[in-house]
Amino acid sequence: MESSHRNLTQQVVHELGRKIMQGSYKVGDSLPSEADLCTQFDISRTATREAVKMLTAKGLISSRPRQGIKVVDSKHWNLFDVDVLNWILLGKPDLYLLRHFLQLRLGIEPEAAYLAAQYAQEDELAAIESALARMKDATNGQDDTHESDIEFHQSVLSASNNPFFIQLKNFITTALKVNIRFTNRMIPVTVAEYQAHVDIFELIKNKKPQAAFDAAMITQRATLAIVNEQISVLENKAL
Amino acid sequence: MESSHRNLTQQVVHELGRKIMQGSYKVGDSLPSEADLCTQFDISRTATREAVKMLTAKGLISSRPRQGIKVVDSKHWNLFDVDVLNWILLGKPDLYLLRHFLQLRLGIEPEAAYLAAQYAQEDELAAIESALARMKDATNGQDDTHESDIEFHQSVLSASNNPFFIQLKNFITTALKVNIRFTNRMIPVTVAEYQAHVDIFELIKNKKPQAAFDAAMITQRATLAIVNEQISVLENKAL
DNA sequence: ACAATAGTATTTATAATACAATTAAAAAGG
DNA sequence: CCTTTTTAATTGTATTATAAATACTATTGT
Repeated sequence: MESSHRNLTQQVVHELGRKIMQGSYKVGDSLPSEADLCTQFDISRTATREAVKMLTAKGLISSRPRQGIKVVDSKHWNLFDVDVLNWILLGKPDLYLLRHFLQLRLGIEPEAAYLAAQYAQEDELAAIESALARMKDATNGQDDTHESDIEFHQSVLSASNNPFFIQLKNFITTALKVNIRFTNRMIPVTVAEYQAHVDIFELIKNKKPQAAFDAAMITQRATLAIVNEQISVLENKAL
Repeated sequence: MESSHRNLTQQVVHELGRKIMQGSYKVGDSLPSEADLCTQFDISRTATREAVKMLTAKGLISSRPRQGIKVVDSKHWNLFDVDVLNWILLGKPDLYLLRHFLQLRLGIEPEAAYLAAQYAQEDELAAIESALARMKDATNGQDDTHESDIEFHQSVLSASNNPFFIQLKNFITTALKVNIRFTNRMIPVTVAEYQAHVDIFELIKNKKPQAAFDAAMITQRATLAIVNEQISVLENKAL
């Protein structure tokens, strides 16, 4: 158990949040009442209620007298909350979820590259370059394959100098982790992948927004096309 | 006071959340201790603590023994939370914030149009068309000018059939409301604006993803260019 | 039989109090 | 001066009591 170092409320938030995002409690379902949660977790009402309030704040549940605690419609879920994203990851992401992640990455990342090319400071460029160096090492098996990839994408978002894009680092990180689940996690970063990232960096560094946008867009449309293909194959098999 | 119909915890959440997002409490600042908040709001510790937990869940504050309650770095704020967005709106949005909103809209909305062209169902197309009808009435002064505009953009996001884009309806809505602050809110929707929306709808309906993407992108890059121009003027004046 | 009303029971909302755990800062010791 | 210990401030947790909200039930009048 790694949960013991967190306080009671946080443990319950994590446990219930995980179950909701995994579908153990479905939309519209009632969770156990406060009293039942107290006995199930063997904690006081104080801790229970605070956990319920935190999950309410993240848009997962509602809690009203006589009605009890219910999972609300998924359109209310704060899907960009770092905890919610981690709970999604703890579930069993399928190809459709991967597609949803890629579709939004396609919206965010090319534009982030565009903005980075316009607004990146020296230190932000250096951060991207440092991630690239780690990626190069990874092609030789000298560094973690996927961590450096995540670092690259995060540093581009940071370089956008836009707080909304920066907040989406959580989202992109989770998206990449889901992606890793569907590729073989042992496969090292290929030289071609590395080169694609270098190209985007060079365009950002040389302040070519539209070209950086296009480069990022082309790479990601290709990735999405592969996933769409895989889904097609899967759906045709099912017939 | 419209706060009286909400429960105590929610009132405190709203009050403190508003103050944090407006900058009354700055990053790194300490909020009053639990005990002080109890006396200030004249409520019990229960209500106070639950409010603190909700704000913690939204990433605005941290709360630790002896250290007290502090506003955490803005990179942790859940900027896509509907409450947080409303608190931003209650602040005094400036041109830079408007630019940040527009920059992300530029990432999201063209891609949403692309997806809508791929995946929209009949009823979702009908919803977009209904919003367009309201916009047309608005050009004649027969319907609310900006509500119908918001409805159009929301219905395109819904038609993307991607839960992440759908969750971003809150963000887009707030972005549009900020935009309205900077245009004259009395100006009706122009025929040209209406026509641009119709064009996008037609491309979605006729399943032309790339064309819908391009149309949305061109419109929004133009809007962003105007804001960039306004900021330039402002910054040159300041010299 | 039906509708309006009133009553009841369930569940969350709020309050008050007590004690435990954490930890920053002060005090003590070398 | 540095290290250790103590202290005190603050949040964490538990318990109990009462209030408020509301879904459900029973009653009443027509």
